[in-house]
Amino acid sequence: MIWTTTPWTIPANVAVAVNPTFEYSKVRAWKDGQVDTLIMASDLVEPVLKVGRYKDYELLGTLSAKEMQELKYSHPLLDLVPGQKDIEHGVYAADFVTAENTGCVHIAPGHGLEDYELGLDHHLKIFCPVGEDGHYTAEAGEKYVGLYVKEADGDVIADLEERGKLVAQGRLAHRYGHCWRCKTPIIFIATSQWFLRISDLRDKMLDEVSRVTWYPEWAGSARFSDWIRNARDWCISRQRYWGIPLPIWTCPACGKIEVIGTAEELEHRSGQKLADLHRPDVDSIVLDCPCGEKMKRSPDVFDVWFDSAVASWATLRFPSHESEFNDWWPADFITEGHDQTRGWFYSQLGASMVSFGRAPYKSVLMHGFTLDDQGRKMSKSIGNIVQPEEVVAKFGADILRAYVLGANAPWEDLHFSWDAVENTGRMLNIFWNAYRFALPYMVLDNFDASKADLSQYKSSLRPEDRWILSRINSLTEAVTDCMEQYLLHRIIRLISDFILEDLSRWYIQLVRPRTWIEQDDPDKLAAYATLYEVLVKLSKIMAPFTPFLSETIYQNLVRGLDEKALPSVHMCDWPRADKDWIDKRLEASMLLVREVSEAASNARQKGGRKLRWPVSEIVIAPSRDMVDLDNLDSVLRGQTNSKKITVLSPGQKPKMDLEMAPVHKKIGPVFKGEARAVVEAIAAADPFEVKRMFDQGEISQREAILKHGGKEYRITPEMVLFKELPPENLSAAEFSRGFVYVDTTLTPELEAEGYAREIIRRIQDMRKELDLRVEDQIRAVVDIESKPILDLAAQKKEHIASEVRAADFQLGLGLKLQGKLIKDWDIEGVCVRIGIDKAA
RNA sequence: GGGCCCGUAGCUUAGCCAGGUUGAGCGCACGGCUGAUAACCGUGAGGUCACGCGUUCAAAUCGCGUCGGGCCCA
Repeated sequence: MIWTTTPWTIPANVAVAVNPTFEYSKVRAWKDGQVDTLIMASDLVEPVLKVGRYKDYELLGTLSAKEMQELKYSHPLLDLVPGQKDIEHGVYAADFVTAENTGCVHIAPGHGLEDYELGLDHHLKIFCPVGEDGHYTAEAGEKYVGLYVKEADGDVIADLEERGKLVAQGRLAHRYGHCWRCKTPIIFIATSQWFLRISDLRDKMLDEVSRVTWYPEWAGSARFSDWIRNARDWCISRQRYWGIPLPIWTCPACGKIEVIGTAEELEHRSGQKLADLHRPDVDSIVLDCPCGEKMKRSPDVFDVWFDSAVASWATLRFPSHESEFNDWWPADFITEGHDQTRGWFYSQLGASMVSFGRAPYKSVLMHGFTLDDQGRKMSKSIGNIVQPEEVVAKFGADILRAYVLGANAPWEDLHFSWDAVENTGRMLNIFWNAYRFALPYMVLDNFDASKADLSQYKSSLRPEDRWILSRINSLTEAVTDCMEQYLLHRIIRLISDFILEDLSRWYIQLVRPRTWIEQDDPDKLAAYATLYEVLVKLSKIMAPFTPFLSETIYQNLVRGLDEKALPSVHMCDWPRADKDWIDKRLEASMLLVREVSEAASNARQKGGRKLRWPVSEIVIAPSRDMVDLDNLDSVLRGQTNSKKITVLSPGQKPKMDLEMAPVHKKIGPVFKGEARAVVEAIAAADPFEVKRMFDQGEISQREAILKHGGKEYRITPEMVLFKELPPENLSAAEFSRGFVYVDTTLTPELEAEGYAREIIRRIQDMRKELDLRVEDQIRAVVDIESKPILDLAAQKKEHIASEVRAADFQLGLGLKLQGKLIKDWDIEGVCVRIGIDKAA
């Protein structure tokens, strides 16, 4: 008993396969007055008979797989298929037979690879009564000839039933190959084809694969090697019209085969001039066979994979040109998607092994696919396709490129996310702003090539300048390292971290005040030169990832200053890390300063003191290790807006407030009726004084004497609980090495500065609103309705006027406001009215 | 059915090769800064590292199995 999902192949059945390890049973079974004798795998008797709707059965005996192989049978449609008459039908062992269905598999070597190979092993007839058009041939008999096979299933089933050979039929869903283009089902038929005997090269190919560097490693060692181990001979012929014609001529009389190597050879051999080597011209060329007959070309064309297989040397014009081949082949690097394991990676290797006995590439990066944000394949029917052009139109090519390279490891599938693209855009926009930041100042100061040379400012560099120069060179080193390992995603992250953390959020904030210095001060020029050096190096590092952005910056910063510079950033050498600038200790110190600065912001927030208001002191209290600010004190003072930084020794703390609470459980039993009074005495006492008394006594008799309500009480240490609290003026926050305390005590001087900054900030905002240029002078009137606040602000009048570039500046109470723009502001609950105008 | 890869916060992900406190961005809530301004910063909430079993003093990480997704093969 056999089972199949393709009844149309039954006319081509020549054998049955059984598993050599199974036991088979012969049974007699009954249904509706019908009695059948059936053979199937013993383990499957019950389910099979149930499907066949048999009511009952008896076991007639068992057969081993070996005994099964001695059986012969006659074809169920013998009377309909004349081609079957000469075939002897037998049973054969095959490992691929599983304990499913009946455990006996229908074998048609003309309609499937496994069946074909079994047929070859046992010298079975490769019977294929189906033509290339998918219709039965005359060999299938008068009943079937001309029928399209996929429409013949019903006829075959009916014919089996008519002859009492059908046990059961039904419908089930299963996977079946279809043409990806026209969607018609694939018909398997045995045909004559041309093959490259690649299977002989398997071991040598595996050797070569292990010599290639794969990214990731498993792409070669696991996936590709596994594919090669199972590689079959390569069928290189296709029955198509378009394509490269096979240059094979055969003689129908004597069977001689001739393969032509070049167009010249073919012209010489055929005696014809050839205009076109493609079909149909080439089909008409016949060659003289030594046997006297005419040789004809095999009508096939090459498998297109054969074209791509020779790409590595075809692009070098080998074999007609040898020198380029000798210089460049094999390729250093190729990259393709993971579907190309069986495609390009393989076809190139195969062709190259046959031609040169070695792999045509030294390294291969196998990349992933772009899927939708849920990890599903993009497809028209789901409607989740994102076109690259759409991303380019919305965000630009650089953003798309940087996103794709940075989103995940190259060999992993990318889950496309619009949000993530936007985020990449935001990062690059910050870089763009960082680049643009210094430009107006540089233009104002006539920055030119003579000022761009960093070496002349070495003595004027501040610690923060040395720090960012160290960072950009460390970055260059790290990026180069990742580049060599093809870890492209890490590079984007390194660059992104540098742009956001080091350049934008830190260095530019530090350098800002220096750009406002009016004269050609070395301090300012050193900052420009540093920034210039960083931006130029960064544009070179980023060139492979953001080619357009990098080029724009290069053209302006480099070519703009020096016409003799290389015409494009993409022609520059890859930047080398300048190790002399790298100072890891300074980098670590700056990291610490940033941590302290963040902790200080945190503490300010808790203490309700915003950054515009200066504080008198910040205290760093490390818990274990010494903290060394490494000459970065001024940076820290500036960024935390504090007057003084104090670093304590490890373990030391600022002076704390002490809180003392009574322990009733200990006081009660000792003082009994007086306990209440003792608790009051404790509440009234000074905790520092009590602690001092305890600390003075011997360990065995430590006590404190409290005077309260005209009485004295002697209490012992266990009767109170001390708790250290930062005093009200100190606000604390934790950082990695301990605590940072911010002293939020206000003094008139600090308040004056705070109000001054509040006023400056608002005038700057109004300048912006009037769209004034940085260098424009203004006239300003500031009316403050509170006398005490006015007095504070008045102390800083000159400072305010210079910061906002006011040529004419009035500050007072009850002033008449004038100017193009007048606004009312609320500063800490006080109404401040400001009027400004561009100075004449 | 087989081989290989992937699964970590609502979303996108780092860490996994070489075991030692899961780290970021987006979004959300609150606060702050600002002559880079159609930006930016801080704080907070948010995690059974798909699930199960094992190895180990210790597992997101190593091993086995299950489930879900991707590629290839049958």
